[in-house]
Amino acid sequence: MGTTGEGEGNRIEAVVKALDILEALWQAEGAGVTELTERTGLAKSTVHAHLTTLRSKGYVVQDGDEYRLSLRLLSFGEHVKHAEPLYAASDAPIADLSERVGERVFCSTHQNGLGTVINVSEGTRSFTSDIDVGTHTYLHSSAGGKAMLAHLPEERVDEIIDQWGLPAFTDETITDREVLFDELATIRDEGVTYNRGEYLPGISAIGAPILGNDGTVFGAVTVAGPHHRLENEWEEHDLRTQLLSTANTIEVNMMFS
Amino acid sequence: MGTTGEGEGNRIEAVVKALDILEALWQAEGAGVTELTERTGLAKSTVHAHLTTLRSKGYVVQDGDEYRLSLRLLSFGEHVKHAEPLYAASDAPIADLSERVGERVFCSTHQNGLGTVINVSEGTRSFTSDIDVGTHTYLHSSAGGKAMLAHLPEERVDEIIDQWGLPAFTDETITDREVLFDELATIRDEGVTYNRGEYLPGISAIGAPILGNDGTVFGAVTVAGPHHRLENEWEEHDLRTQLLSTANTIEVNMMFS
DNA sequence: TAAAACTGTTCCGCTCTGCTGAACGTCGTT
DNA sequence: AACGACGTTCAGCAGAGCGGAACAGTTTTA
Repeated sequence: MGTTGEGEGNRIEAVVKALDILEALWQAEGAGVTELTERTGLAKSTVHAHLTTLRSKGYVVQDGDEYRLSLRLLSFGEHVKHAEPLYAASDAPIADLSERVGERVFCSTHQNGLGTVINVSEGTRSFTSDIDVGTHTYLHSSAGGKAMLAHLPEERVDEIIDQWGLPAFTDETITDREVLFDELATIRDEGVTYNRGEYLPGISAIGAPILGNDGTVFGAVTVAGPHHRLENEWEEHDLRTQLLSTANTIEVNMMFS
Repeated sequence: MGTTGEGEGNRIEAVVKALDILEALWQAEGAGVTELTERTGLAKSTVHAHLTTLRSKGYVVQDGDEYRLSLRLLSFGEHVKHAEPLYAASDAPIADLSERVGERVFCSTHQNGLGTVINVSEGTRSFTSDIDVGTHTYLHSSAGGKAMLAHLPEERVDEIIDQWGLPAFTDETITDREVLFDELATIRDEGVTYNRGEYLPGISAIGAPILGNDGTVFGAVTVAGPHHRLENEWEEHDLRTQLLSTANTIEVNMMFS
C-alpha cells in the first residue's frame, strides 16, 4: 500500500522519519538498527536516536538486538475501532450472516480514499487470506470498495483516482476510468457489487453499501470466498437478498448510536 | 496511566511532541487545535504543524474543525496483537472458560513493567467496565498482574516498583513493598492470586500465571466480576481449578506456535 | 588464536529545521 | 457591525536533528 498520501509542503521531517521507522518496523515484524537503516535510507545514528525516543515513550520495545512494536499501539487500535460506530453496529449482523452462509463476511469503511476493514466474521469454511481487521484496500478493486465509490459524489471519486490511481492486482482488475464509472452506475441500480478475481485470483466477493438517511456512505458489507463456491451460494440461497438485509440491519443499528 | 516511562537523556523532541499530540487526541477522542494546545502545552502553530504532518502520513483525519485518530492505527494494533503468540493461544481457552463461569475472562501480558490486556472474552453476565483489549494496568493492583510479578526475578520486581511506584486506586490497593512481596510469596504456593477490590471497588478477580518450560512468565489469565458473585462461584464451581486448567491449556498451546 | 566483519551505541560539529508569537482569514455569536 | 472564537499562515532566530566517524561488544572467519 502507498505510504505517502499527499505532498502537502511543510511537514516536520523528524516526525515523518519516526513514522517511517515505525512503518518499517511493522513491515519487517521486528528488526535491528542496521536493517532499519537499509529500509528507510536514514543514517544509522538517526535511526538509533529515533528508536531511543520511541522506546522511551513506550511504542517500541527492545529485545536484545531486535526492536519491535510494543503493545502500546494496541490501545490506539482498539480506540479507533470502538470510536467507529460501524464497528458496534456491524458486530452482530455480520456474525449472523457468516453463520448462515458459512463464508467470511467483513465490514469496511473508507477514509482518505482508501478502504479499511474494521470487523471480520469468519465463516465455518473460510479460506485463509491476508484480509483481516485493519487491512487497507484500494476501493476500485474490492466489492465493498466499489459499493462505497458508487455512492460517493462523482468529483470525490475523481479525486480518489487522481490520488491513488487504479493499480492492477490481477488481469481482472478495473484499470480504466470509464469502465469503472460504468460499473458504478450499474451498482446503483442493482444495489450490490460483484468482484470476480479483481483483487485475488480465484476469489470472488459480493458487496453492499451501508448508507445513511441522507444517502452518505458509512461503509460496506462484503461476503468473500472461492469463486465457484460463491457462485453456487449465490444461486441457492439468494445471497444478494441476504446481504442487502444484513446491510439494512446495520443501517438501522447506526441510527441508535 | 503514566505517559513518560524513563528519562533516558537524548530524545528527539519533535517526535515526543508528535506522540504527545497523538496521546492527547486519544484521550480527548478527537479535538481541535486549540484544545490540543491546552492539553499539551505547546504553541498553537506547533500543534498545527504536527497535525498537518500526521494527517499527510494518514494517522490523523480532519473532520471540519476537529482532528481525530485515523483507522491507519488499526493496522498497527492488529499487527502487535497477532504478533503476540499469547493472543492466538488464549483465544479458545478463555472463550471456553467464560462460557462456563459466565464472567468476563481476560488474558494479559507484561511489557515495560506494565500489564496489557490482549484478549477478552465476555461472559453472559459480564459487568460493564473500562477494561478492554489494549488497556494498560499496573501490575501490583490486578490479579493477573500480581500473578506475573510473582514469577519475575525479584530484582526485576524492584525495578518495576522503582519505575512505576505503587499508586493506590482504592483503600485495598497494596501500597507497601513488603506487603506486596509477602503476597507474591503466597501466590507462588497457591498457584493463583486474588484481587478483592484493589483496583475497582466491589470488583474481585482471580488470576493465574501462564508460564513457559523454563519458568518465565508469558502472561496471566484473569476472571473478574462483582465481589459477591465471584465469591459464590469460587465455592460452587471451584473456580481455582478451572482457572489453572485454562492457564495450563494456554501454556500447552504456546508450545506449538 | 587472532583478526575480520558484523552488530548496537556514542560523540561532535554544522546546518538546517522545528518552534514560537504575532498577524491573517473566516466562521458563528452577540 | 463589532466581537470573539476558531484554524491557518508567516518570518526569523536559536536550538536541535542529522550524518560521518569513532567506539565497544559479539559472532564468524582465516
